[in-house]
Amino acid sequence: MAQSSAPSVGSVARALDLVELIVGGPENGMTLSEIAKAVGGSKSAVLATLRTLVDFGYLRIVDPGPKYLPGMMLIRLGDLASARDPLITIARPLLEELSAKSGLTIRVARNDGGYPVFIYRVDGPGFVRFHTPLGIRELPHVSSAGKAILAELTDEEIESVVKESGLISRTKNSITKVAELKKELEHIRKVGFATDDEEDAQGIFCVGATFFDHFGKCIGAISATGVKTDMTDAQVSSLGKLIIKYADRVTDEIHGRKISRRAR
Amino acid sequence: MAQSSAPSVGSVARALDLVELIVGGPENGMTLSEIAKAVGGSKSAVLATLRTLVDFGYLRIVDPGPKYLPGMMLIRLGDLASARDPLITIARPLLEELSAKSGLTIRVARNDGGYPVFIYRVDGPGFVRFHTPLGIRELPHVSSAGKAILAELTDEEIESVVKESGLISRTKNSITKVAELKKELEHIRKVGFATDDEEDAQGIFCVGATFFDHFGKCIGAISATGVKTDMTDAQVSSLGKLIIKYADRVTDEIHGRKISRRAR
DNA sequence: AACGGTGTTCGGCAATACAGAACGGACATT
DNA sequence: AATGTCCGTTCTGTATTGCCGAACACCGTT
Repeated sequence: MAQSSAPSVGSVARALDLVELIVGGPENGMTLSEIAKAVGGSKSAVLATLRTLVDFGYLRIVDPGPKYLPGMMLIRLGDLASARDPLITIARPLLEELSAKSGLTIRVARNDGGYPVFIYRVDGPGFVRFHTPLGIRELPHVSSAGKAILAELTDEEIESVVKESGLISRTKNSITKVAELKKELEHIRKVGFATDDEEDAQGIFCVGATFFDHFGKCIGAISATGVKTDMTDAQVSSLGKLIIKYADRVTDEIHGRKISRRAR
Repeated sequence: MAQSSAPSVGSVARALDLVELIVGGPENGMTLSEIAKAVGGSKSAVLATLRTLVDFGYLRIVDPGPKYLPGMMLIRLGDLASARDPLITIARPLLEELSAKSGLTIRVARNDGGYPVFIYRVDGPGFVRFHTPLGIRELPHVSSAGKAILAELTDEEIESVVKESGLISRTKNSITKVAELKKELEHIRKVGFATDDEEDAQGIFCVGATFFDHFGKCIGAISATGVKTDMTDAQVSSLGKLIIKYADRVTDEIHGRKISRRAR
């Protein structure tokens, strides 16, 4: 999947492929044969790797079958990584406050080379549960957090990201033309927050705003997500003010706590 | 760390040791030399493994240094594993409802061979943030969830678990004698819920109750955690009724949704 | 009862993951 | 400014070890 220029360990890569396969696999687990066939390896080699992963809790076995399922160590590592992340630690109480105040789902994303990577989420009380994945690069041009981050980049960086990710159309509102995107980013710079008006999913509306480290570099964005029908122009405007206010509070906290700059 | 009887893959085990080391390591990351020294391997071999883990997002590098930190894939995998876990999916709305109603921190644990393994948590609105890890076996005798689970085991199973885990004293209230524990478990069976009266940590009070799969087997427990000073006898009693009610609702949902039985 | 499908075990070969030394750069010290 | 020490990185050889394929054992079905 991932590619680097330098020496790496093949058996580890194969093992991690297995984890991803099973985590993304069927709800009720996968059998050894299915897994071996999926990765194109021998059953004996795959079995040894699976055993190692089970020993470490990355996978677990359910009988009868036996079938392999995601293990509880994954939950543990995710929880620990979240608890240790200074940005999440800073943002969490603010997100919870904002979610309680607005009744919306609030998320925080890192700026990962121009792409938004959501790392924490506080669900609103609504019945609608969005399946918003964490910890992975999202399309930058169809989310409010992504567009807010894009608006902080230079023109060269924007073009580079857009060329790489492509202006994929997710709904009929998605921005698919570079010129249109640039105009939108200009507007975002003016008002200070970005919107997502059903550009990623039908019926979903978001607003987002960026925050900055002590070098002044944009290191991420927060966003609020709700259903489109709830949104009048006046509400968008006041929600925009609110999201800017909380993004600024994140910035303030970062400056107060001297958060470390992100890696490249 | 973990041990099995069968063939396993050494380089994968070493790689996963690295992940645990770094996740449990210092806040600002570890350098290659530190890591190599900690695991007792050569720098070149450790470097190759680290590169692989970075490629897959399990670790990330921050400059300058370079230092290695937990990567965002860990958050992603934890989130996915949670989202896929049928027990978490069932329990989550109930936990949130109970947390909102009681103002307490609510957790759900699996019964993992007699040990409680907390897999999801809904923090209460209080200022006190408990560092309650997820995804790992906890001491059974010092938590309400653990004691509630123990109370569902046979005498042989109880003795086996207690012999293995040991009746370690965490506070002056911790139960350290087997006879006392059995008496307590008898009481729990009678009233239907378990308490933790500052047995794990000073000033912390919990109540917990179990739920069951469609074989009638106890597969876990939920618990509510608060500060001791808030707890009058009357409140403990009404909280006990409440936790039983919600645990029963979890059981009902499990039966309705035909959850799969746990391994073993 | 025999077959297709499992998961598991066992040798043998070759790939490959490891160790160690040598390089090059950054920083601190003198 | 020069030197020394630490770091990360690269390289090459060696032997470890992880892989394959076949054979075995086990259910369920036909």
